[in-house]
Amino acid sequence: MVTALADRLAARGWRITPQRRAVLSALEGEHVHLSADQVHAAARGVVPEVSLATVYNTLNELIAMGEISEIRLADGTTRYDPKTGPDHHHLVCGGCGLTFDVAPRGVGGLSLPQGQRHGMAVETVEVVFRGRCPNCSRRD
Amino acid sequence: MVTALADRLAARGWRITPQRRAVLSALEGEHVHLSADQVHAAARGVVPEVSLATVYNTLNELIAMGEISEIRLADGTTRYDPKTGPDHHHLVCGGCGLTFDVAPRGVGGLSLPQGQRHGMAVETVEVVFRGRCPNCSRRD
DNA sequence: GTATATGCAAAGCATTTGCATTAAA
DNA sequence: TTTAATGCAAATGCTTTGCATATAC
Repeated sequence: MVTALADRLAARGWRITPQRRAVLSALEGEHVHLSADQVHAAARGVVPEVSLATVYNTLNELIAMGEISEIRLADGTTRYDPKTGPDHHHLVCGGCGLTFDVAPRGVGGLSLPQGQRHGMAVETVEVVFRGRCPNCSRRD
Repeated sequence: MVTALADRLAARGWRITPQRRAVLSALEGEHVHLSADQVHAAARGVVPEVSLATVYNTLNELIAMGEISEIRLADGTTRYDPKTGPDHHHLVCGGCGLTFDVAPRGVGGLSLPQGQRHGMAVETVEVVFRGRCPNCSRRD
């Protein structure tokens, strides 16, 4: 899988380095959304000398290329999300930031009336459900 | 209006200081969502010696009390939102961060099937529409 | 009078950047 | 060979904190 994505990126002019491959594998290996630090830790498992700076650079390039997306949590940190696409929704724990992808019902019925668009062209809609995960509920 | 809110907070044990009153007036006087710096600037118009630290402290207390809410933008900065309530949605410009409150149609129909809740108790739903404001579109 | 809020300046964090070095193509 | 990617460390920007002083109650 990493290979397929790497090839796709190479076709777009990317130089494939061990570091980038490590970052890609970190993103594909996990199911939850990862912080930059977590991506760094995972990438180090493959290529011990990857620097955090390279991880950030790579993540930002992937975002710019539309291959991953970022979610800003309420605590100010960022999570990076391997999946991509126009309609992509989340369930976030307000306690620990744990984040899941979800496919809610009724999204298709959402719309913003012209009168409320303030002259803006609406490009995407994101729905965020917030709550507390079992772990954090227990700690309340 | 500031008085009413101030009274409400006083009833909850808040000490009403000129600085806090200034922060409250800054939040109520504007229609758009403000950054901490913008709140600071506005508050200074009333009480010139308010410090940024006090503005942050006050904003965080207001958040904890549920009187305002915060929105983290894609660029990592935070906007503070005077209005409050369970169903509170936004329209955000991806170019400059300009943010509006909106009341979309179809929100009532949104739901997260049990199977996708990962054991979490869902407390709130937020819908974010993203696009580009007329100014930023012009710059593309 | 007493507990709390303030301002200042310093500390913290996550993220970005400059630059010399290294390596992919 | 040439251009781009890397690592390091320093810089950045927003936000928080410690502490002595001032002030609301």
